[in-house]
Amino acid sequence: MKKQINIEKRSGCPISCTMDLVGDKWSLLIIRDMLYLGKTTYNEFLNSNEGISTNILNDRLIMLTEVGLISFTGTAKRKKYVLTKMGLDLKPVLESIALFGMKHFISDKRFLRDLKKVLKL
Amino acid sequence: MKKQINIEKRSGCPISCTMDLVGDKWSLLIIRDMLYLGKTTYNEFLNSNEGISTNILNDRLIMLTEVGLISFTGTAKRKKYVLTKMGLDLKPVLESIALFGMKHFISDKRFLRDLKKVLKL
DNA sequence: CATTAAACTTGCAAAATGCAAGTTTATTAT
DNA sequence: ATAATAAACTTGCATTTTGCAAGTTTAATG
Repeated sequence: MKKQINIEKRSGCPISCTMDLVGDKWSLLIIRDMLYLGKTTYNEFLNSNEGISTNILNDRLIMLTEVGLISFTGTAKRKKYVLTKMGLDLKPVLESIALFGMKHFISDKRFLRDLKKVLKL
Repeated sequence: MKKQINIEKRSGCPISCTMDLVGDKWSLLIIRDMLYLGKTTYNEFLNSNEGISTNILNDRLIMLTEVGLISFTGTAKRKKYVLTKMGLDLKPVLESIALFGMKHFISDKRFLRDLKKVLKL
């Protein structure tokens, strides 16, 4: 049975449209893992610190593929996911979010410096 | 009866922490309305194109206030909401999201140009 | 051919959301 | 001063989404 993925736009606002795609608690974290941590496989995503559950991860990978933010190569059971051009365009979004988070949630200066290297900021 | 607002962090990642605050379908739209459309009151937020419902709007206004992204002045039934310094720091996030959305969802060039003026981009 | 493990799938309880209706308090009109 | 209006919530309930635990399927490995 196919999953019914509903990606209805609430309005024509570009911010609203973008949030309709990635405005949930998990999508941008998967994209973060691809962009900054070089992750490509289901199990790598599954083992993030935040602990996404298997069904949600599966749903998100399907949805992100359907909307064109990611794509995959490899056969059924050895899928490798990569960001599409459109997905890569989210990099400035992730970056600004990371900067906001670093300013307001990270107090440890040394950790912050190391983090900037990882995030290439 | 007080609302119990749970703002638990899933990890120490600055992106994850930020998404724990505004990683839902409505929060950033409220902040967009304050930032770009000059809205300040409950009813102004309620009348957005996206059609937020009253209970969700109320929850979000409480939550955003509790986490320090917005604050309000005026008495009980004439509240005026404004962004805090922390809330204003979300401007680059909204801007990058808007740019992404304009690139991928808006085809009308004329509309796009007008939009950039409104968003001051 | 059997074992292992990666990549899903399913079922069910808990939480978040959407919708319709009601309540309370402040402003405006009479 | 009183009544009418409207802004700012609040409540109840059906629907949807999420989280967790377990099971299934298919590809690689021995």
